[in-house]
Amino acid sequence: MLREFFLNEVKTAVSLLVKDKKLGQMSLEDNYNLQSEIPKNSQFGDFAVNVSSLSRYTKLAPAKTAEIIASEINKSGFEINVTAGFINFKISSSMLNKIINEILEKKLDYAKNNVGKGEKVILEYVSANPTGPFHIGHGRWAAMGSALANIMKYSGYDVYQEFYINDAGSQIQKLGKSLYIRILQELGIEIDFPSDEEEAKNFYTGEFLIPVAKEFIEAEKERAKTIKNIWTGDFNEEQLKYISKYARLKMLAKQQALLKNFRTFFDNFFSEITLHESGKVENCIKKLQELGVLYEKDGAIWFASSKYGDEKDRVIKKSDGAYTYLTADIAYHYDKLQRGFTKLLNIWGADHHGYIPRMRAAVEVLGYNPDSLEVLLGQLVNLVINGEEVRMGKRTKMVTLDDLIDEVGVDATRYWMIMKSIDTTLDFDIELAKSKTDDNPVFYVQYAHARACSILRNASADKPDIINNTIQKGFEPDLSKADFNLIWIADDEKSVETTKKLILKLEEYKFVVQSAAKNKTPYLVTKYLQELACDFHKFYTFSKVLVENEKLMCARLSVVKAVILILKSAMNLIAVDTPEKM
RNA sequence: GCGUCCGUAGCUCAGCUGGAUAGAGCACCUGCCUUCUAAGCAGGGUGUCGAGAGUUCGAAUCUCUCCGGGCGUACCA
Repeated sequence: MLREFFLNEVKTAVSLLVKDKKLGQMSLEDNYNLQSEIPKNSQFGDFAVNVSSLSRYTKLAPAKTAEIIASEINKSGFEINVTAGFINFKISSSMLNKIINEILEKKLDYAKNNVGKGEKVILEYVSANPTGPFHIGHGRWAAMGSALANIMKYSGYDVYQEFYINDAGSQIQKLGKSLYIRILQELGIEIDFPSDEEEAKNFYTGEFLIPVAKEFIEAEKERAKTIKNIWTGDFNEEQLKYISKYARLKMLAKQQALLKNFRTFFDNFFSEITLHESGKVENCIKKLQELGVLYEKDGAIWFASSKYGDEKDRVIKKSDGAYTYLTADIAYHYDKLQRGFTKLLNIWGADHHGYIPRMRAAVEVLGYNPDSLEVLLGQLVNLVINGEEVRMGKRTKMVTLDDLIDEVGVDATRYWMIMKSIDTTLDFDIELAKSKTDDNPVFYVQYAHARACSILRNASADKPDIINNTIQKGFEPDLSKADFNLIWIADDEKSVETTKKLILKLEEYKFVVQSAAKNKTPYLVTKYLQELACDFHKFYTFSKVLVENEKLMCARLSVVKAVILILKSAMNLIAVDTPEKM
């Protein structure tokens, strides 16, 4: 990574100078922190390190400090100039050529790295109730989570993706009853959900269960007949149990199918029911009891979480004998820890943020570092239709993730969901995401890729000896026939400038991937893709690739090939397609 | 009330471990296709960085107060 390289040049120089007491009054004990950056204005250079902050130790003016450090650096392969407190580096064309060679050699693995150091991470996300279709917010977690998992794996984390199925609570009963009613309706019985608003809250009154009821009757003809015959105006316990299970498994299957279609792949779907049946919940409570953090009050059992940073204590076992959602979730996180994961990474909706302190408390009490729990809080998604924000409420018909994907496609949906920082409320503008014009960033990036592919296609048709399109070598330029120096001695200044910028941008991919992985910010990848596509389009405008001079042509073809590889690698990370033709 | 996220160009957002004239996309205007895909490129301007105070040689960035908006504040999940 060139950023790191130049930073190390400076750090090495500083260490040497300090050791010889040549850097003002700075001493070995002084704890300094430097960073390298890409100057906003490229006339300063290609990379820069600002050493102004060292002035507090050197007791010299920033410019003087920079001067001394710069004179200590051994320049090979780059130039240095000093302005104010900045040490600016300008890299040589041979370093640029090396970048292209490295990309063509490592291909999609160019930016693979090991900042994760094999850390065992369990990433839990989406984790919806199997009680209905996904809403668009689930889509955000699915897109973000799957992209993050890809990025982190690429960066050396050992990531295990898990979906916690919330299938044990009272909501399953509610789902079963609702399907029961829908089935009866389909069988021609006069019945409807309660008209009283309060009572209706015990049912899922949405229409999504109507097709499920139809499927049920089709698949379970005999049972349907029985259900109809024994209907007395009350739910039959045995039938309700059966229907509840049917509904639960059906909804889950639908969710799983959708996730797959949305390129979100989990290593495991963890059912809350199994947590109860295996006795893990009981065990966890026993453990908490032994640790002396539980007590009884008002007929309920409480967890003294307020002693561990929570604002108040929480109920573990309700006075009616049932466990709370939290209880099972503590047991679930305990299970994750016992499975050997050292980092529990969760994506939760912002509406769950109050939940973090109590879960941290639980992790701490159970004898683990509370920091092993890391929650990425996702702000919610608003749908914008025709410029109007659509609130998801009782009156408006819910727009499901299915609907959205049907409307705008998987690529655009994923891209838009990942594009913005997770900290900002996302306005998902359907019209914009659907548009096939320049206001749509997905197409801008895909177009760059298709355009680049088109050049290679044309080249291999005309010059098969320079660029090869056999199965083993997919549009691979023959590097031995390229002369990269021709790129840099072209008379066209714009061509040289935009090519250089493009290659530096390709190299930046390494830094972007690592930042996105470390900071858990997949949107950096989409931002980068935008910039890379832009730099490629500029290169395309100012540098004709298919020129007479075959050595120059081959050099430029290599640049194009490198762009395709990096675009593809980055798009793979966020799981968005890169069509070769558009 | 308390907790939390957000408030930067007309719109959507980057930048926030303090540092070189505050950036990008869209929208708007003007040019550029007999030449590798015009879903493209070139040029054009815009900011009391929500307000105020503080820390600092230096603040969009850190601290405090206030204002505005989202979310939460259950023996629901």
